Amino acid sequence: MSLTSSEENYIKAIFQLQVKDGMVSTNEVAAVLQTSAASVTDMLKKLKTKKLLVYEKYKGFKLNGEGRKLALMVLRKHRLWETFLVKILHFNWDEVHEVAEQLEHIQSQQLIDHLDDFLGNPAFDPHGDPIPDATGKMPFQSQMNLNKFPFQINGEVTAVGSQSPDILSLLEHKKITIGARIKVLQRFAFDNSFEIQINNKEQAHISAQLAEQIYVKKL
Amino acid sequence: MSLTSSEENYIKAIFQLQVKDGMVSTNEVAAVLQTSAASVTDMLKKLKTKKLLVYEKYKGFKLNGEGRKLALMVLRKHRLWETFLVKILHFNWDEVHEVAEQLEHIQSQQLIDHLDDFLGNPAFDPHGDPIPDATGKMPFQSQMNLNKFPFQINGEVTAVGSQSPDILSLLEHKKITIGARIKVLQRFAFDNSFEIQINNKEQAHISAQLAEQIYVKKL
DNA sequence: ATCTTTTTTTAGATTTGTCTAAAATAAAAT
DNA sequence: ATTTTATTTTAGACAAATCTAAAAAAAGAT
Repeated sequence: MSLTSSEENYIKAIFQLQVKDGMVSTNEVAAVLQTSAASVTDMLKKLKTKKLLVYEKYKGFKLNGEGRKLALMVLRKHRLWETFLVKILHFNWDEVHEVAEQLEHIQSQQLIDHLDDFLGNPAFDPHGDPIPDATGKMPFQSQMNLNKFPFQINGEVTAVGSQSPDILSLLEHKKITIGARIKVLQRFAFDNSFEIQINNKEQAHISAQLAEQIYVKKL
Repeated sequence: MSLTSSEENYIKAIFQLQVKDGMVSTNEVAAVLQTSAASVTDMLKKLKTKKLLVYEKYKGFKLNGEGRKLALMVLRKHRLWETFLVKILHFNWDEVHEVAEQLEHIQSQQLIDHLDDFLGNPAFDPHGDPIPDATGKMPFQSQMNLNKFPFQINGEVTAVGSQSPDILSLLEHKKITIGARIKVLQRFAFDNSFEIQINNKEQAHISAQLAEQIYVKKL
């Protein structure tokens, strides 16, 4: 089964939405892919005839086994390329997304296998997201959202929920990087914002909205 | 000026044809790109409105300065990726073409710059073809493989690819030494073997395998 | 110089992925 | 339960890149 770039983009988006929501809606996908709802419907019909998702008109949809497997392969390619760009070509981690979006559509199993080996079969990408292996298996990570992280416990930043440059530049400004030490000092009930300490030095004030994008694991 | 993948393919093909022929014909391009003459005409109109080539109906065409510059950038990308695939990912040199055809269309100046640096700014790709630098300048190729050496041109043997005693004794037998004068008289398509003349005297028959080990420069 | 063949271009159709506007359906509100 | 609002789908159009078949132009042959 081979996919066009566009099909790969849709499948990846649907996969990431259904991990959270279970069932996915047309508008959600349109929002993620910055396209119209009508275009999404068109693609859904196409993916249904390719037997990659379960879909009934007006009822929502989700990928089936084959669709999920293909989505994981797209995710694998994307994250391996991001790792390559940051680790090998010394891109900053907030510069890689757009390029990886292009590279992930290169069609060559051999290329991905060799790249994976060259990089040392990494389990996580530079944003801390898990990289599926060649069989589609995701490495487990005991990470949780910063909003749910307990007080006064040492944690390590493992991932960032969004790749948007706006968020990444804000995190950089606050010196919050993958691997940084983090401790929640105080929570303000008024707006669910936090005061946190980073790397046992700097303190920073984090809005609930930003905290939602930060994933942490206990140390 | 940004180009679609298709435009890049046409420009690259035209460039490589015009290096040899000067003026290029519709059918030549169609043959190289495995497409119809009608499609080539369509694209020519498009590239003309983009001011990348000189073209008059039924009169042939060739790239102008801007077109050549862009073609060189495509060639640069292609050859850098081939170098990466062979040197870093350990592809065999005959496996890289198809993948490099895809990779060459990735749009990111930064990516190419970083890749170039990572590879150590190579001057030649694994096939021995020159890699244009960031300004479009081609390194002068003083030596080339005997397999690529033109007919009936005087050359001088500059290097031998392998130091294996088997090869060296065969070369000695045929009186092929570093510094020897050489001229390709005939090529046999059946097995890509050659008839050559050495030092304006002896003639010898050279297998493709042996020719691959011999490097020559024009005189 | 005229006829024949080859090359090139045009005309019109097709595919993929997209769009807008309108219609159909579902969800929410009164 | 009916009306209003939101979501989703359909219908029809468009742009890019391609195709085939036919027409136009150039090149080659007699």
